[in-house]
Amino acid sequence: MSARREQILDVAERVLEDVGADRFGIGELARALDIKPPSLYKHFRGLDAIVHALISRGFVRLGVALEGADGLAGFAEVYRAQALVAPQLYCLMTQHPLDRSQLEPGAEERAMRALLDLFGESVQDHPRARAAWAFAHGLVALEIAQRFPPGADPGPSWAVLVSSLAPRHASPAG
Amino acid sequence: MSARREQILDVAERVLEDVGADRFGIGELARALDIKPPSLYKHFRGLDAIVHALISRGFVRLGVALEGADGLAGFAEVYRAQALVAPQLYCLMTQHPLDRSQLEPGAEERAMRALLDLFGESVQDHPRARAAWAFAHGLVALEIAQRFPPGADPGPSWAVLVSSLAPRHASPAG
DNA sequence: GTCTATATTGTGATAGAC
DNA sequence: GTCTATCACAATATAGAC
Repeated sequence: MSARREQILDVAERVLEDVGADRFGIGELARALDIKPPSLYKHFRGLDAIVHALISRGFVRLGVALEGADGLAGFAEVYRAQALVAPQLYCLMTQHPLDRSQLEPGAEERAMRALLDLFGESVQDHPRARAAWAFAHGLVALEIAQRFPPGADPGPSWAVLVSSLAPRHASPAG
Repeated sequence: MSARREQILDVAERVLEDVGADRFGIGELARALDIKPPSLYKHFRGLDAIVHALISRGFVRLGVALEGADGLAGFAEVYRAQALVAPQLYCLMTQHPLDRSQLEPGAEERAMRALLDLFGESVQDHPRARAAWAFAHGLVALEIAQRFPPGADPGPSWAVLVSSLAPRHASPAG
């Protein structure tokens, strides 16, 4: 990937957070880069390609961050922090069905792998990992969508996640 | 509210589910109603008004359903069922910050009240109710966005919600 | 790698006749 | 309550010069 492409994606992510997902587009991005819209097509096939490049970067970044998390409390803290660093990108990553053919190969897998590793991947099915993921996702999603009262601290609800999902008896991993 | 308005909203909800939130618009709705786009402006001020009328109906419907729910398992079952009856509407209701000035007065409150009632509203703050809501929201949101493997049954993850959030000692309500 | 010029399409919305 | 006609934009994208 060329340096210019990376540079464009850096600006694109900032623009995405500034204007929101529905106003994000070729025009807004070109303006922020101080170039004309057609110039972008020399670097990306189109808007979809730019969006999916952003999503891919988001998954890799999340995966790397989760790889450094320790335990359930660490997972909660890292997941929330990562989501809130770039909430609009997080929404792009999670709100719609993914067109995986346009993603960087392995990007989504890296995040999912890190997630499953935190909860023990040896089981055939992953209901507990999925539940923890959904719990965390719900908390950030509602926070980003501003569904908790203006002054309310989401901290206690995250504490509920940690305490309620903590293993109560040492349960065999496999 | 006129009968025609209700009729239009019924069709609008069906169209919304058929074409998705981003393709839903005045044109699509008019086509489904077999009238011309300008005719819609005799019934609603514009697209925003239609969307917010749909959201208001969704909140009332969810509130009514939750009022009939019993216990944590009932909450889980009713919440999921309601969300999946109209997933696109559910996304509209939850994904973006709400412009409450355009909602039917009391609509959102009815759903929130029913939710809090299920978890005991007497406490000053509501971290447990919020946590349960977020958990359920995360599960449906990921299911709607197709983030669980194609054949995977979300049921076990819902069971994790019910069992993990169930009060373990009879905890005083206040 | 950037530009100008243009094509194409789509959108919500208004005025005013019937 | 519906129509025709029209507006006002805004969007992605392409061709081809520099």
